[in-house]
Amino acid sequence: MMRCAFSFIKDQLVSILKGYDLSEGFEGRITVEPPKDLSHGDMATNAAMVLCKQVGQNPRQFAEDLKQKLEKISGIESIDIAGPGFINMRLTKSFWLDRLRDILQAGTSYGDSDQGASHKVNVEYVSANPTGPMHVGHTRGAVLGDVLCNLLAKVGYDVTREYYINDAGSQIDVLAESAYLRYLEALGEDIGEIPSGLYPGDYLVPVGQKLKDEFNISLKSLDKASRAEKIKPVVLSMMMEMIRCDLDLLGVVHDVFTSEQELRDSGAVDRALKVLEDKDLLYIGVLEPPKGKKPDDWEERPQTLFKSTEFGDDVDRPIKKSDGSWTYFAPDIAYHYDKFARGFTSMIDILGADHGGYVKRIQSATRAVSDDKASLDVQICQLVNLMEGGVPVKMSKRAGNIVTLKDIVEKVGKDVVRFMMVTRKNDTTLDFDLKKALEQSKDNPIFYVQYAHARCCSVFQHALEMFDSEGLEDLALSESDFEGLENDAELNLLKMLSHWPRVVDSAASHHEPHRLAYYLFDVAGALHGLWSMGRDDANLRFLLEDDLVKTKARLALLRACSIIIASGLHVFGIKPVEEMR
RNA sequence: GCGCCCGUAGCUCAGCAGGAUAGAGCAACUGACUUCUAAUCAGUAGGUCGGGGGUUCGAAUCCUCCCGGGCGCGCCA
Repeated sequence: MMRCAFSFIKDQLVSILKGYDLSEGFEGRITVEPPKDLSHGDMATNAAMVLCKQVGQNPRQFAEDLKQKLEKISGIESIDIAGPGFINMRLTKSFWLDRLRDILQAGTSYGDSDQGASHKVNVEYVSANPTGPMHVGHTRGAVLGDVLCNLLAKVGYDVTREYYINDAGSQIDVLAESAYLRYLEALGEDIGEIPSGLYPGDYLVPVGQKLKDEFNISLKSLDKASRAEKIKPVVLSMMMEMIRCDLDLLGVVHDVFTSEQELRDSGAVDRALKVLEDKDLLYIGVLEPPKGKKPDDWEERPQTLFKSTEFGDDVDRPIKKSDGSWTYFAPDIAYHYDKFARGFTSMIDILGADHGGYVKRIQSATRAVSDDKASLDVQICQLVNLMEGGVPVKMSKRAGNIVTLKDIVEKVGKDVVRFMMVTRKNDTTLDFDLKKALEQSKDNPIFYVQYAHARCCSVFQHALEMFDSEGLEDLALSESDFEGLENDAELNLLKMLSHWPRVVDSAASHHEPHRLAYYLFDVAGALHGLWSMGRDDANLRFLLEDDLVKTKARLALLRACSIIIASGLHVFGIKPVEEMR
């Protein structure tokens, strides 16, 4: 595994600092990072400002002291002390050229790290109710979850991708009843308009047909409850099949599907609640009505509550309805308990915007049920506003003109959908413009990035006329002479590329894959800029007929650039394109 | 009423665990196509980081109050 340039220098700095009398854990407080302004140098550290008090010096004094020692490190060319006590380091050219070698040797595994140290982490995402096809709203969570998993795997976590099937509860009764109508329809009856409250979508038509094939007319003689028992397994398996197809279109995969009904049937819910009861965290109580929005039919009713307030929640939360049956929260507790029992102490849930109010209670329950050993991070995906050329696409569930995941993927393609869905922080709403997503311009980030990759590949096609193909292999290139890289644009691109491990690291530890998207956009910009310099000055082109050594150095840089872009797109689950014509 | 999230250029948004003169893209304006793909590039212009207070060497970032928007708040999941 390649050392990140920044952590390499930081390690050197830390070992120098160990010669001072500093308090435990000082490493975590100091940073070595690229300065905002390139003219300040390659790397800056705040160490002198942060730690000067401990050594009883003023920051500039301490910085001066550290400077003397840092200057002896090979790879550091010069050091300036600036502002309140920043230590700005400029690294030698050969230090950076070595990074180019690293990238070529590591290939797309450049940026991999052992941050996760093979710890198990469980990521639950999508978890759309099995009552219909997936729509736009689900897509964002699906992509975020999938990409986050890729990212965590890249930094060394042992990732399990999980889907929770909400196949119990009243929405499934409604589903069964809706399917029953379609069954009657399949038998030739006129069912008229689907009554409100039932699922109107025609995706249930094949389910009606299947029920007819399986049961003939026998369902008609059963009462509502017993026919529902017959219908549910059929409709649920067909719905899950449909969802799996939708996910497949997006290229989203899961390792484990957990059924809520099975948790209920297996006694897992009872066992989880027993754990809470033994800790004295359950009681019978009466909830206050929500202020300012008191339901008309509100009346006080005692129900079983979980003391989530002991874990920082605002009110205690019901786990049983007033009739004694479980709320959805109860099996959810069981589910997270089950994850803990399977050895997961790190869990991530990706939920939709309407679950915002749910975060504290499920985190509380996870802590309670695991004796505070497991932690749960919840990422809430805000809404996606679907647009077409700047105009919102009108959707109405009732009218049945919901835009489905399938519609979108068929329209713009899976790779485009995937990239667009993670170009924003998940906790802000996202405008997804179908027209813009297909545009071939800088306004469309995925196009811009892909185009940069294609350009790199294009030069290599031409290079085959100058070199034999073995000489252009990554390992062969990595052994070339890179001294010919000398202008600022080239070296700046190289420096930017060697930031990649930092970017991956920070995106992974913050669970924020969108950072990668912005970084890739920047890399693409740097590449396009470098490219265009060759138009004004033929000596700045990548391929120079009369200087094969320099050409090879430039090809190496170009190759590194395409490696980084490919590596980033790989995390997004997107195939880099090699040609655009 | 309470909780969570958001508020940064005309528009859409970045801003990494507080760091230096707050950055991109679009739109606007100026310039560059006999090319390794101009599907692009270079440049100009545009901001009291919603507002007030606080914490400190230093705040868009942390705390607090207020304003504006979104989501949610027992028998839907």
